[in-house]
Amino acid sequence: MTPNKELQESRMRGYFIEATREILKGEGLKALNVRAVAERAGYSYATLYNYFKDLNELVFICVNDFMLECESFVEDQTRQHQPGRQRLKRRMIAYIQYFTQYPGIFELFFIERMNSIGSQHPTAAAIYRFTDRLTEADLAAMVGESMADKETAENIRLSLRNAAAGMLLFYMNRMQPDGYRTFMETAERQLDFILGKD
Amino acid sequence: MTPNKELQESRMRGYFIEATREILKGEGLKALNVRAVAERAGYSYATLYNYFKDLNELVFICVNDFMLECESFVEDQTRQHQPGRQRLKRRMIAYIQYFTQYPGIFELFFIERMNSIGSQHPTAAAIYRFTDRLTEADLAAMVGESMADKETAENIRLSLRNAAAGMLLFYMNRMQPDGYRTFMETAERQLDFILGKD
DNA sequence: TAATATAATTAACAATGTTAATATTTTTCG
DNA sequence: CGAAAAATATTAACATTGTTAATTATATTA
Repeated sequence: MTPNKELQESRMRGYFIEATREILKGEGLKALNVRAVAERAGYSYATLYNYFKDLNELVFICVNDFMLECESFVEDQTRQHQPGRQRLKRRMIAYIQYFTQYPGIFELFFIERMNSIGSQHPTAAAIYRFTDRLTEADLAAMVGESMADKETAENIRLSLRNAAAGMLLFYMNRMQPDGYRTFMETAERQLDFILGKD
Repeated sequence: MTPNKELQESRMRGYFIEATREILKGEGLKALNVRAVAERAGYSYATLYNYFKDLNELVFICVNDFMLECESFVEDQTRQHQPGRQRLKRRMIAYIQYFTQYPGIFELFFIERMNSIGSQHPTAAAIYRFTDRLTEADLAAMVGESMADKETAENIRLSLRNAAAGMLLFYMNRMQPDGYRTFMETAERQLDFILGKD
């Protein structure tokens, strides 16, 4: 019987990745450290280094999974709508809500330094373009029904990305505005302004 | 002779604050630690704790000074303009440039966790409202010459704040877009869209 | 089944923030 | 002035964390 090294290694990596995700979603980024991850994975902390360059690499590997999860959440929240302005707004709100629900994931996407992998890593680009992906169909629909020309759609795309990141940054990291209610009201206002008051 | 304790203490605090500012502007936040600050201040690292609750408190005390410096920079860059749309745009560009020049200051304002003081501290609010302060006169001018009504001005204010923070976050922390030139072009485009193409 | 390769663990180190214990300086006041 | 008391500063020490080195255990091979 020839052992499947591939499979074994990929399982081992999976245990550490899974542990990392759990901690990020639960206790958050502050609670994430090699020892905590390894313990939850059921191995010693040094073993982690046989499968990942370092903790930083490991933590950014989780980004993809969280993007998928966030995307599902956004889908769920907007199933009933047709692509277009209204759905676009709802989708951006869902995107924002996802991160407020999981501060640790917000920190991972936007705050945590990318050491090992360098910020020019595909992961950085994926984070940057994530809202584009979420809003693609709606922007296309808006262009389709001549609600916006191509250039405007591009500007909206850009504005949604920046505004969402900025709002989340202030709210999650600086508690501004200072309550969830107020924050979400401001967010709606911001989105309405970007999308036009139609 | 009765010694002026007030003055002595305020000088001591000043030495540490000055050292902290130098490190932040120079080597950046990553290089900032108790021992480095104390050495530059000319004291032992434990002495710092006689004047500040902890390093986190000390570092956020610098925010005010940097805001003043940034404001001066913005003034310098826009002296020749009259208050109004064009100057507003220039001022936001200057604001953005200031932070790209000093990554450590960007991290202090937007990234660094506020531990000791809690995010509801006045400092957090000051950071949040900083762009409001910088753009106040121009927005007033635009309302004055009926270029925008009050509600639009308020929406612009909000949008500038969020867009600037978002763009800086992506550029400084995720290297997106991936060169300074491209970044500044995108920023101009974003600002033009928010301010209207007039 | 012994030798070798592989993988996992414990030990160790460096960096950092913080506090405790000690030393030094300054102030007070007989 | 000069000792006692108060204040301030310094060094030692500790805890946490990331990472690597040394060691042990496990699996593979011949």
